[in-house]
Amino acid sequence: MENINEILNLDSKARIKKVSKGQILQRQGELTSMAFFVKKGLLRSYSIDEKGKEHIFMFASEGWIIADLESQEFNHSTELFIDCLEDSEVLIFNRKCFTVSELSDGQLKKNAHLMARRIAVLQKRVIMLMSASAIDRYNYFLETYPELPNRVPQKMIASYLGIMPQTLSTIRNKLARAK
Amino acid sequence: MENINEILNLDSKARIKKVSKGQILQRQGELTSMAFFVKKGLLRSYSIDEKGKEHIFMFASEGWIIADLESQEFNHSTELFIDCLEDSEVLIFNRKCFTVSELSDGQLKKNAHLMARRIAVLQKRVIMLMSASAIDRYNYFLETYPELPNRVPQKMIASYLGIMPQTLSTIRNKLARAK
DNA sequence: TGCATTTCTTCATCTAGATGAATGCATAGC
DNA sequence: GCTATGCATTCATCTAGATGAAGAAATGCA
Repeated sequence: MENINEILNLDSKARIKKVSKGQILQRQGELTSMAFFVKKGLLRSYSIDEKGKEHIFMFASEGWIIADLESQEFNHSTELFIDCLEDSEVLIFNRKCFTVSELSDGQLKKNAHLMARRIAVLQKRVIMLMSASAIDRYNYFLETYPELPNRVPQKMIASYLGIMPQTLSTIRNKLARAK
Repeated sequence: MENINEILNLDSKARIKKVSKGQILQRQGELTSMAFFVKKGLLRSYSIDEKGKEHIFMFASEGWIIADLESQEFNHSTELFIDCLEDSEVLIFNRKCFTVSELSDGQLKKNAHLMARRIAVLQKRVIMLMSASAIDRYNYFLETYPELPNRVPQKMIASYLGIMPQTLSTIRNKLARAK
């Protein structure tokens, strides 16, 4: 499923779209079954809580797929916004492509791995959020996504880590002094 | 895959085992590709951090599958312990059953849904951990797993929520007074 | 049944990180 | 090039939840 042509074959309605920085592809509360393959650029998904605070759930750069599987699996409206952090090219397709019976064995297997991988990342993230301090989470983030700090404003990294921008600033200061 | 017979068909080596409370089925650091279907009873998976503190990743009661997909997907050793909270009956099978090519279309599709559901639960959990207070997390836990509080000691619930047992005790006290 | 071990509760501290405000920087739009 | 808006930093304060200790309750085991 990493391959654009495969997706295009499966979903005849799939189309490549240029989206520019700041554009919102999906809003909280919508009913949707769209998934987005990032050909070029950078997207993110995030929720907004009752206090109006943003919480970034994930970033998706080249080669990633981003979608709200949660709402789609349970058929309720989306909890996640998806928007665009850089001018991007995105392949928009129906996420049913993941389960639909037209898929070949090979594709189904590939999907299983993609999903297992997603579960793996989330498992790690849950354990991190439960056990690690802000500074450890930031270090882990740097190791795991070394290119992102250059592409994403710090307040968004903070949001992804579950801390305040001020706290991240202090942490970075501390780390810089440390060496 | 919810069905025991299906699993038995797929993995001829799969076997049902009676395990008693306290027994450890899998240890951190092991290389394994086992998965456990809970026929009766209650299991949990958890990690232990450098400070020796336990963090419960999930509970699995009747009908659930529990395994460390994370390590298996990336072929490194397990981060999770899996042990037994009640005398249980468990079906032990090779987790390759999830991806192996002998699976029928129907089974593959069912698996895709199982995995999507797991992702959904984890997505929710990550958003919770990032945005909700201890008291909100506890309330959500009660709604989502109404039977568990009667079967699981409080210190384990606290561990699952990512808070200290003392904090949970205080929260329960507050909630009891509130009504 | 009785003793030992674990679990739960309560309380008095402590601390990581949140909050809010002030200041200097950068970037974007005109 | 100039102003406006948003971003990053620093600091002073506050607070949710951690930590540790000690007693009460529950559970397990001989």
